[in-house]
Amino acid sequence: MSVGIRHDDLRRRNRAMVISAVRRAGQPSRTEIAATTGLSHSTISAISSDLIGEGILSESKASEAVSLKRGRPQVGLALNPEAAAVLTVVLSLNFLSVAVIDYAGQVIAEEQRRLDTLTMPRDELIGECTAIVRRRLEDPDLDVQNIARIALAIQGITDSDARAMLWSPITPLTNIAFADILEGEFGIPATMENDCNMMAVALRWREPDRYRDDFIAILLSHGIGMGLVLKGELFTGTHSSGGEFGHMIHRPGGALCRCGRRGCVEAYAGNYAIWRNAKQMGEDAEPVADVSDADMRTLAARAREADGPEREAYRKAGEALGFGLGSLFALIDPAPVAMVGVSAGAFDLIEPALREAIAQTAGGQHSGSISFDTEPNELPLIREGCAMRALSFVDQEIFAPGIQMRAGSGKSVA
Amino acid sequence: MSVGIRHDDLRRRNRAMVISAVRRAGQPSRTEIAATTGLSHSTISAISSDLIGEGILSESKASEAVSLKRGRPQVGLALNPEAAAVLTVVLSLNFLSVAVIDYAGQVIAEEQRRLDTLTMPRDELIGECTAIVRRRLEDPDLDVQNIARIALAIQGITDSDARAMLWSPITPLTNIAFADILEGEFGIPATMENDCNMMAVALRWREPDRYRDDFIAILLSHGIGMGLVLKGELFTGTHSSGGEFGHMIHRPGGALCRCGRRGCVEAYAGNYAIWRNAKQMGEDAEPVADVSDADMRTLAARAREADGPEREAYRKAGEALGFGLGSLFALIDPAPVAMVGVSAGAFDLIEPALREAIAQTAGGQHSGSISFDTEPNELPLIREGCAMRALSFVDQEIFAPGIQMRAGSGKSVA
DNA sequence: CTCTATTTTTTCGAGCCTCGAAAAAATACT
DNA sequence: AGTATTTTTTCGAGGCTCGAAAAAATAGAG
Repeated sequence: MSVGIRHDDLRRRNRAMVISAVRRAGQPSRTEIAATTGLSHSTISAISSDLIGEGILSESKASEAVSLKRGRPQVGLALNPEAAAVLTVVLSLNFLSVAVIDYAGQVIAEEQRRLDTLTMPRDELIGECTAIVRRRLEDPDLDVQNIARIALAIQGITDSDARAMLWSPITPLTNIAFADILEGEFGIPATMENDCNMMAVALRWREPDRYRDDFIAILLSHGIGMGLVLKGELFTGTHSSGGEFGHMIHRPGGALCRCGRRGCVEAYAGNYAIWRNAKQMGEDAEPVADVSDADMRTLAARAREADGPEREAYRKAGEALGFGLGSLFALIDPAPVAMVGVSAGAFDLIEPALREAIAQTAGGQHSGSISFDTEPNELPLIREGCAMRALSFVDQEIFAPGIQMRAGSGKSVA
Repeated sequence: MSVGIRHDDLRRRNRAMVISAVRRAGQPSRTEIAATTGLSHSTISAISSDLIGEGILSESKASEAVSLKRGRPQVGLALNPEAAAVLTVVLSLNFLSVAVIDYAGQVIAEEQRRLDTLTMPRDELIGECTAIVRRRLEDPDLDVQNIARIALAIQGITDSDARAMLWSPITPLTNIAFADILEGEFGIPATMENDCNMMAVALRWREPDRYRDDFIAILLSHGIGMGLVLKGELFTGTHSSGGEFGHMIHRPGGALCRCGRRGCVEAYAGNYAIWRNAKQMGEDAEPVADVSDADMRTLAARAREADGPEREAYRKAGEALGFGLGSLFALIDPAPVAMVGVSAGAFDLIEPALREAIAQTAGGQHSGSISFDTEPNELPLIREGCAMRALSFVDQEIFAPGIQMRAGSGKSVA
């Protein structure tokens, strides 16, 4: 802790700054980079010259858009797609998908596969994962031998070191150190990420204006998950991967949750809970294992048609989400929310009760100004988040082969 | 954002590192500082020589504890008490207290005063504050003309810039920009802090082993407040000063809270709520304005004596706190908790129900291992926290007169 | 009392890094 | 073709940290 700054760290960090500026801006000129980083032109010139020499950046000759200004035209710097590549693995319920992404962020190969995650034994599940990765790595059509990083995302709880899955709803298995397994198998550094966290990462890259420093991504799926960005950084718990929004308590002693406890938000707002309420099975009914997306859409359609138990089920979901968000907002103050997943497609049914509930909470003071976006399909987001996360790791590994310190914040609270 | 590191920032930061190492360690030798900061001996020698020359540090000639080792003895570096001083102001219900603290952290003057905050008009409240500060500043017994910073703490919500009180239970007044007022009056930089945050800051200095990177300070007083430290940094909300733990929703539509809403944790666990339940006044009864500490202690005594409504009231408080903590732990994972304030003295009555409740939540998985400390007196903690906060500001202002950047973290989520 | 071993602290030159100013490069306008 | 303008590179200056060596300060041994 509290480590000083060495002289050589300086260059490393400023290199990082330049790379990240290029990744963010697309094709910034040296002048633009100097402006955003606050470093001098000479420094940017020196660093980018190094980076180009090392094949990390390249000058984009694309002299399109004939310069309107006079003077020497700016020459854009771009990430060299061939500098490296990363591999993403997304493991979700009964579905496994991998993609290879080049250093500039383009997908250059992918493969998807259905499998029965709920019943699969440990060896087989791990085997499927390593096999699909191996097929991509050994694909003769692709000569990307330089996969620099693997990011694997899974629904459920991962440890705070991003090494292992601790628990997941997609399998009864627990404690699988996927990151270590993949690293051991392929000798490529790997991380194990939480799916909702990756959604949040992706949203930030997709819409940096809307999702900048503070926002919330909530997965409305069979379970309820959350990815939380606070002060520009992904918020993860102290031990595990992060905010188990779905297991905040909505009603003490209330409806039976998939986790075995009672009254969690998820026990009212998860697909199985909506299903259970819509079918009027009672709050003590054992959660069903899975409800297909199609079934959920049918349910939503019926709820829109008539004021029956289906509509009431969505109302209850909205209420639980609203009070949950209200409590969350009491802690972190209101922030933009993105609702993701199949039930986000039914957000019209959820929103009224949600807003009504949130207005009754401390966090709901500005209830009207809280905005919700919806995105029914979580998979592309998760994969995109994984890709960006892996690429950012590469950005840092390439420029900073040494120890990366937590930005010498050092200063203690006070 | 994403600002690069300049060459001269380097020295500034390493100076900061040295100062903070000295503040933390007490009287470390140059060698010890070199070890903890990771900088070379030469660098530490140069920096500390500068700091001594500027009167910020001083060599502690205190050759006490005759060195047992041979070789040149280490010479301890200490903060020079006369380098600066800070002033703390703590404004709580019907009570105003100020203290002057030297650069080494010793209280060198103080003054306290009772006043009727609940009915006082705006001008008068502000006037009392400025007057008491002025008396300390003009005290002829004290020749500390170099007050470098004022930190003012208040119960309630402050803005995220630490400039103004937005709302407080101790007065019906709102939006008082205390920091600006004091700065304008005395020309000394000032900040407006939340009391519970200061408690957390103080706990971290008092018991760094127990309260290090992640912990929670909860104020059990008339209202329920929280100071939260995550990953070594004080957690504050995006807009306001921070976690309104007391206004997380315990029971939707439940007991009437002082804030006007229903079902907040505070509506079950605040002094007025315990009082209301103990007197069996019903959950809709308007919260009383204040319950004296003595009354609360009497209540607790009665609850210990017999199993009546008083005991039940504490049980309900424990339950609300337990479920609230459970939801909080779902978000941030379990962490050590310090219970502060008069009702922390009745924690024996609260704890059983609290633990029972927390065990029913997702965060309570390791319910047994969560530890609670109690500290019945919040005032000294708040003042201490203010002092440390102000001193830390001075540490930074003295060494880094320029722009202080948020430790060039720059790197975006991903 | 002197000498030696040991530990801390300072000194000094080397190597980097960033910066500002000036030069070079590349284009639009006249 | 020449000038104005903007971007990028070059170059020397000034700072900072580091490692090695020197200096300082003490305990223990004889």
